[in-house]
Amino acid sequence: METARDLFVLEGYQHVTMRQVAKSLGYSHGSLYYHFKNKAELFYSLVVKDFGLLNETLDKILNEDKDADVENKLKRILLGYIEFGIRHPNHYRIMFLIQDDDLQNALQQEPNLTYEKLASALHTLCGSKVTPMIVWSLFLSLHGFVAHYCGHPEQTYEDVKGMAEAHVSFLMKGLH
Amino acid sequence: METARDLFVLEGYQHVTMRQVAKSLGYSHGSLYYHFKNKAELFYSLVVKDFGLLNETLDKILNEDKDADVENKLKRILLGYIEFGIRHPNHYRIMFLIQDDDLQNALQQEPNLTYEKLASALHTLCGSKVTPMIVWSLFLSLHGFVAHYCGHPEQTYEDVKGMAEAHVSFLMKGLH
DNA sequence: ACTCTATTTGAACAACGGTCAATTAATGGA
DNA sequence: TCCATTAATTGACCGTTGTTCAAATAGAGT
Repeated sequence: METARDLFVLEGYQHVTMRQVAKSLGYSHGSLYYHFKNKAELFYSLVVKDFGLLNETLDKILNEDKDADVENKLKRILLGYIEFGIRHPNHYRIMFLIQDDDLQNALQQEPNLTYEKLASALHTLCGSKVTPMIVWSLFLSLHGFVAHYCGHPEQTYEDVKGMAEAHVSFLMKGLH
Repeated sequence: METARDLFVLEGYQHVTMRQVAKSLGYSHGSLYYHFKNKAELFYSLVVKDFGLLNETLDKILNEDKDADVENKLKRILLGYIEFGIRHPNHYRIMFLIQDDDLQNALQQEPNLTYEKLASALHTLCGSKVTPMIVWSLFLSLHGFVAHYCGHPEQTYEDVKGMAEAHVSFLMKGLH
């Protein structure tokens, strides 16, 4: 899985072949199918594991500085989501963007869980001031930012950080 | 191209094979390569052509009722973008979502032109009240909505119309 | 009829994901 | 140590894909 991840992070789901992974390991490509049902399941298991980092990040922000400025925390939550997506474009693509039947079957409801995590964070921070509809809009707007820059992975998070902050500021204006 | 479009609208870029298109036409698959450099170029030319509909829609909204309520027009522009994307998910995917080297080469700057169209419409309506950064955020937020529902094409525009209106309302709150 | 170009054909290629019978390695008990 | 059972690996094989290309055919103009 580590070998697969290295290739995957570098080249993306579509470009990495099972034969490549096997060759990097010094194994035959047939052996991979003894451990994983298919290509989708191999990379899916990677992505789910690594998405734990996003959950951790969101939790960390929520739990530190219990009485800190809510606005600031909210901003960091939203920016945290964007940063994770842009720093792991191939992971994000598998989770939310790639259209593939095997992948859809493997993913099941993992994307939903990620959304629920973000939604509950927003609810914790803002209480009932934000309706479910607004949370959904907020998520889709963050998603749009990440989805776009996932298609331009030559731009690092540092490159787009300013834009991300402006985007988040824009979105937060819709919360009042 | 019409034959290709019918298949393409129904099944999407990845699922339509050159052999399928040729068979539907009663031709051999090799002949397609006399007219189009590759698969990407064939479907790209389709999509660019059909995207003209979006431009027309935006122009139509801009030009009718010269003195109508700006807020209302703006709302219809943003909704128009969403509606086009959701009614033509496969077109939208090719233009903005699919990751494919041949496709990227074929697309060149067509996606940019679509964005410019929307941006200039917003600028015409709102003047200098909206900064380029806000226009960009607005676009990315619309994009997020469309991108998400492009992954769930079983939902028609009618199904998500209410959500789209709520999303647009949310975004417009960020303009004041 | 002949020539030149436009078009079509289908075999061939390389690469892919995936399958599977055969083989080899590892394990644990007698 | 031997053996039986399981775990793991192999590589040939399949069907499908996008793409190429020499050869065949069709069409148009002279």
